[in-house]
Amino acid sequence: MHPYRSHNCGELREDHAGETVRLSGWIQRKRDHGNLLFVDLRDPFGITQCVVDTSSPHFKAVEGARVESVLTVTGPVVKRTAETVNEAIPTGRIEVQIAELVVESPADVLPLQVNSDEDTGEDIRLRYRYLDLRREKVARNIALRSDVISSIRRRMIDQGFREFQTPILTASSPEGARDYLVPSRLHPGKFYALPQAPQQFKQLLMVAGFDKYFQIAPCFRDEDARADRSPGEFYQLDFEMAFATQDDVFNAIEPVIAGVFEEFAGFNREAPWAVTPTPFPRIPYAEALLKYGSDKPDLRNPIVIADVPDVFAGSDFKIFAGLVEKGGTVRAIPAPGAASQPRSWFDKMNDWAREEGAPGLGYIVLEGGEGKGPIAKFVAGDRLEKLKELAGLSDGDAVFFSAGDPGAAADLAGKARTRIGQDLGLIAQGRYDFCWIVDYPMYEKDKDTGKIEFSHNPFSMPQGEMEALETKDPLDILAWQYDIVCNGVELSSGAIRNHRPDIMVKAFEIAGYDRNTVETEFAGMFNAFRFGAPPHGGSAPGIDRIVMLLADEPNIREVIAFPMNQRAEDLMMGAPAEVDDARLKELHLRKVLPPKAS
RNA sequence: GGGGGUGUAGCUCAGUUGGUUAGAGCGCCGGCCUGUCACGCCGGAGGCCGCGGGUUCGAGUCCCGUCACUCCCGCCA
Repeated sequence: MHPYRSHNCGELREDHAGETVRLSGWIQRKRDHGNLLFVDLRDPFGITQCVVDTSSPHFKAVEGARVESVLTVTGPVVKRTAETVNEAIPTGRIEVQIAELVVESPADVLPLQVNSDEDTGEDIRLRYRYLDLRREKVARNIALRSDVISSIRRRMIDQGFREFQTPILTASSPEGARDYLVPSRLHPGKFYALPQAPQQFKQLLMVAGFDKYFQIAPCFRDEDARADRSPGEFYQLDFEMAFATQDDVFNAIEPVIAGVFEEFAGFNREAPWAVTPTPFPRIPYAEALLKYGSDKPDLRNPIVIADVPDVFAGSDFKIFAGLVEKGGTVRAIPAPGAASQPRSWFDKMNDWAREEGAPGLGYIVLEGGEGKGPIAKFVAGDRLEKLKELAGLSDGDAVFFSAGDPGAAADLAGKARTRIGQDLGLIAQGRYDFCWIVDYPMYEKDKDTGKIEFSHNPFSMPQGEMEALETKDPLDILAWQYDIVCNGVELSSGAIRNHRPDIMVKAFEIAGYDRNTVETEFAGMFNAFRFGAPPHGGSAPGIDRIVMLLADEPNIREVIAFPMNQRAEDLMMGAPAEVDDARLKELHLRKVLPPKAS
């Protein structure tokens, strides 16, 4: 017989009765009756009850083993009597009588309880992650992650993509986030950087002639954490396609994303989950800002914002009328059915808006065919009719207003839309609502300096290419750039790339960089494009976020096996750590400055 | 870098307007128990109330500072 197991802890049934089996696993729980002792033995496949009494020479050893000790037990499978069957577990009709026992590894007193769903402090969970990972919920999430990645690989390969590896030790990129730097031993004073994304390499693979690339790519960025953003490192489904239009990219990746969500939606849940059918809706960036107040709209929220400056232009509501006259606008955020809310609810919304830094959030309640509320008297007759039409309001609804310059008005309106949707319970459950946000502006004006700069990715192809750059107002130029958004979560950003050196120089010139900057800072790619580059494009959906959505977890640490804490420390391994002077010297580095001095 | 929340037993938490010996559940140790499955019953150990300072006759509780964890803003092409 195998030294550790003939079966796993989840597979024994009544038909096995009479067989002698060997199981190995962890003690999930013990029930000690003094002269009779039950052990629930757990492995990743299930739990089997093992039993021993004082007639056995192993009784004392089992009694002395604490929960989470690892045992190998050997003995006959015995049918349980009718009264002692446990229908709650698949192995509940049998038990294993312990005839032989090996305590493979005794467990000390635990710093956290494995057999309980009880919340435990984040630092303890991370310090003892290997114990935390034994708990059912996290274990399921990590297994899901593995399954999702396998599924993605299979689907990408089926779509004709090939997986490639790109360097981890590479060069610093002057754009974007802070780099992690690695000192070079052979080159004093020089540093490698860890890639923020394999962006340049994948484009170079296109130049090299590989038609469709993908990689489950580790990416490194030295930026602060958020609940949905792990510090330091994360994974992307990085992919790129040659001779591809934006539609080609969408058509290639939509079935992969939709397929993965259809395959794993409903994980851990009873109710079926709906996934947006392909093709996903495509919403221009400008329209998203207007209707949802955000470029990552949660489409489960039915509220649609309306632009209603004319309702207030020239009205007696001087604050809004004045703003509109000065080029500002007013956005109406419908609150369906909110007329029945008490006055205090509207006051609460107003307080919330003040906390967000807005002067307030005006509102009108529609009741009995007329408008009510503090500012209703300014919006009567034709103005009210116009408002109802534009914002799609009917009796019993309320409507809030966000006023100011278009950017600020849209931003507050978007936050109010989310807040109202949540407060009124309007966010649909059990759905993954996908959309593409397309037609991003190529440039934007810096709020403080007024300078023209790249609004997102400087390497995307402007729509209209060279002609647009030469003839249009930079702020009117759109880029072939797109994001996938699901339930208000940005999953990826991508673009059709700018593969033409002349257009690249011109694009950077508009943002205030001279030719020399482009040639030296992006030398690898710029040079490559001089030798025959195919038009190409791609995207890079975030793996961690996909798994987060599928596992319905609000925190990204719940879907990463060994995550760092918020301050980018690995409490289990003790990273980052100081190194001794000898190792610094080898790297041509002197002792670090004390924190105060730097 | 800034703001909010939290910090009491190994773990999760309670602790009244400041009041005498700081509690509970789980876990741990000991005892009893041969059909439990969150087994039950009895007993016990275990606390710098994050740390430092202050107010007070008296501080887990109030004030100031500081540290840790966490959420958010900045940041994340």
